[in-house]
Amino acid sequence: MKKSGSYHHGDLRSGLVDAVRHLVEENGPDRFSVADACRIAGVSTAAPYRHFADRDAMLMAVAVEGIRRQRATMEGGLSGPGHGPGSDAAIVSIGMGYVSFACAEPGVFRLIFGLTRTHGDDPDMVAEGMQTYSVLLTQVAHRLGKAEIDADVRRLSFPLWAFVHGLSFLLTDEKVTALKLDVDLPDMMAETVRKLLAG
Amino acid sequence: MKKSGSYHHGDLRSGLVDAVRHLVEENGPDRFSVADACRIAGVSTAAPYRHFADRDAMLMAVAVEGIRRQRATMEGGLSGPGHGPGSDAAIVSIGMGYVSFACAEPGVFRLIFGLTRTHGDDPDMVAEGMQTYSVLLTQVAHRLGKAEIDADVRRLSFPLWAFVHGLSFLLTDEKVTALKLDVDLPDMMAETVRKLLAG
DNA sequence: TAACATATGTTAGACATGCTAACATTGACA
DNA sequence: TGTCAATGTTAGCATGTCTAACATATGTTA
Repeated sequence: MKKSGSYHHGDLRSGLVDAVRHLVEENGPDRFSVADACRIAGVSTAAPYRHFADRDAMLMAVAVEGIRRQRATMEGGLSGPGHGPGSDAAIVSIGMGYVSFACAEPGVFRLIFGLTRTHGDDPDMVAEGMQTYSVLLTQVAHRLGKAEIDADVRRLSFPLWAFVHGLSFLLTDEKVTALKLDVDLPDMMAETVRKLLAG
Repeated sequence: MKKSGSYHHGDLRSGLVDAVRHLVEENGPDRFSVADACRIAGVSTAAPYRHFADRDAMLMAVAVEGIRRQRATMEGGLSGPGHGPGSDAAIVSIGMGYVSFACAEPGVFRLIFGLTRTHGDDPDMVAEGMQTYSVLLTQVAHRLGKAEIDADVRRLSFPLWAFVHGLSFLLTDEKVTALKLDVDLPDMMAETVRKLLAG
């Protein structure tokens, strides 16, 4: 990896990605500066431009890598016992994974979903988003006994996504947590998913 | 208001707030620069600091004013016919107001809820957030026949908030709208609220 | 192994931005 | 009318993004 004292870094790209992720978590996705990342990685402020087009590209790299990690977290609970395809437990565990990621890495979560620009026109980002949503869509399709993801599947899935998405923002929002809402997360998740899947 | 050609602006503070709101909507809450706002308002880049402590304070002013406008939008539908206190229709209309505001002013919505910093420690912001949430809490209390907002009211309300909150983000997220999810918003809102309020 | 090409780093600098200090202008009021 | 507080301006510092020109390492080929 890092070759101390040598002119070349060894693996600056991934060193920078680590630094950016750390900074985004530390200071928030706004407030990120390339110069900070350079200080952490121990290189000059011009070095990143050999690996990234610009500041936005650095953030985008962390966002894409983050959305993949979120998907992994969501899929992580699917293998447990009692989590048959399309079961309540399976769908609840996907939701818990989604929210857990947001709570574990609120900075990265907000980098992915909180800001406005830069993402909509990036095909990688759109594709990753779709693939993550598909984890839920697939389970809901199973539940409905459908071989394909059709309009019924989508109609049932979208409110579930909206719910866990909003929950993730609320639980990681300083001015909301300041209200001391004290929710029992697993309970509320299970209850809400059950209601939304009903009828 | 503006006294053209004169040394003093007349009402620079509100002129700047307008400029900031416009820019936040145009470029997103990140990407906002004080210098841009000054160009729009037609003053030097030092002028704002007579009215705001710093850049964050300018954004905060727009955020606070925005959250009030969102609350007004939520309350706007409550007076309609068939919207008795605690009725499904009343609660649906609150939700529609919440989401409508986000769709009408996505930049401001993300300024309020999308970024990380600056809000949690501001008592104004926390108070405004609570007051907005109370619009929902009050209706739900009516529905449950409770005189006070107790744990039951909160348990039922929070998932509703999470749902409309997440919905607002998804509907204003470029990489999500790129997926062409085509949802019938009023239908889905009514259906989901009905499910979440059920037994 | 020597010579070259490519990848990857550095320094210097152009330009934008946030913010402060010192100064200028205006309006309000004694 | 003279003074003061409010509110604007210009000048300038510190920092940040990004580019251009140069330096060094790495790998390939004769």
